Amino acid sequence: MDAIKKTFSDKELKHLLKRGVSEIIVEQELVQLLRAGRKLRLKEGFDPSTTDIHLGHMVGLRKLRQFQDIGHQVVLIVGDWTAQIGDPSGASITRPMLTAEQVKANAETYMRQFFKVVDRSKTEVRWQSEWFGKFSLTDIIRLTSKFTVAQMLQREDFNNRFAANKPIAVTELLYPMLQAYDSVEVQSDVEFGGQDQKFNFLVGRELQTTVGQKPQQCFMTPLLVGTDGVHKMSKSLGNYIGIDEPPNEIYGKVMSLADNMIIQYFDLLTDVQEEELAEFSRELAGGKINPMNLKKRLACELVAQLHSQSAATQADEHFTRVFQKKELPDEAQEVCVNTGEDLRDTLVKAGVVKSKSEVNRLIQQGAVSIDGTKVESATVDYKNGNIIKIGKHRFIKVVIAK
RNA sequence: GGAGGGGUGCCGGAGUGGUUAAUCGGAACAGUCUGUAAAACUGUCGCCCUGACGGGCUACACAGGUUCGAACCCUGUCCCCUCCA
Repeated sequence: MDAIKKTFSDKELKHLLKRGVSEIIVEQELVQLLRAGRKLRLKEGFDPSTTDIHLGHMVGLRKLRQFQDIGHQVVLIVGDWTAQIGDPSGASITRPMLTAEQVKANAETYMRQFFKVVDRSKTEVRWQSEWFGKFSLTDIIRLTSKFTVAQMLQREDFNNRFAANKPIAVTELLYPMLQAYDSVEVQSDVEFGGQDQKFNFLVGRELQTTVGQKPQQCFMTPLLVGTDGVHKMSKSLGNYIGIDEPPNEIYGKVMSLADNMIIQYFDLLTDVQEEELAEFSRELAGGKINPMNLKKRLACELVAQLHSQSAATQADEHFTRVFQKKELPDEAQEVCVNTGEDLRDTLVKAGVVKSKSEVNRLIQQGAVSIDGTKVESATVDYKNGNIIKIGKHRFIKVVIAK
């Protein structure tokens, strides 16, 4: 058993409870719990209807990790029942029922990514079906009888929809109650999640109180703005950086962030110290530093966290070489060609371009080159080892078929 | 049970018989510029043939119909939404 840290300096507490945190209910109680030195059960749930974890989720996962590092226990809930209802914040209310196999596969994919940040050895994984699988109508009536419609309508999302005459499925009302019941079942001390989870967390507190448990603390992290710089990061908006993406991809996406988002990302996703962050802000504001350099630093930090230090170094070199010096990358996807083959066929076959029409357009736009020479037509003379470049960052290496 | 509104390209959303492959916005892609795969500016953005000009094909929920001609009119089917009870 690892020792549980129970004494904290002001600075440590501030780092743990302020940095990357939007709200804690009740903060003072949480501080007391931490100082008590008991191993806390930190609950985090997810729906296996989605599989992709992105940087937006990482904000919270990093907090979980920090708590683990001082000795606490994460309880990961696989929401195999709530997944069938659909999170009420989603636009669509009807979701296809997932098969048991799909749920299992999704959960595994999710967890593989989850444990890139969170310590697996200090995590207990629980499936909702362990308890909801046995639920009877009696249990459901007992659970739902503890709440009123008015209570449920306090939730902003429900309230808005109700006021706007938009539909609210009855099953959606069930969602917060089921999530709350999870807290009872696993005896959660603190529930972690995004700020949008506030209502559900509070329902958990209430239910725990009514059954005689000590109510959980609610630990909420801010929503990260996506790569578009406007909306919250989400898969459906396509403005995300996935936790599972390859190093060069993560690095590149960070480089394409708008400059004014740099500080926020450092703040929420890295361990760069407050003092240094403040200096970054000053330098940026005063035009003393090229934002590009800060972004490179950020990109390295993130790749190192999600892959490794060496992957970060490589991605950094790759970026410098390919985008700044416009040289060729050291590795490229290979494609087998027959001599005299039409360039359009090659690229479509390689899967880098969707259609021949698109290749035509790219050629017209001067986007395609072979070994540095711009291609004017689709008729080319391949040599083994030719590097075809499409746009700025797609490269194909030619291998002549025998 | 009754009344009404709607289903258009990756997304949002125009268009209500003929120059509509379909206005516009976003996304995406490309080019220019740049110390950034930032910003800004310009262009492209169904598929296929063509170096290009140009041509062909397929598309506006689905299935039929009217018409010289339909995303637009009619009929049926499926789906979504709102109001009244």
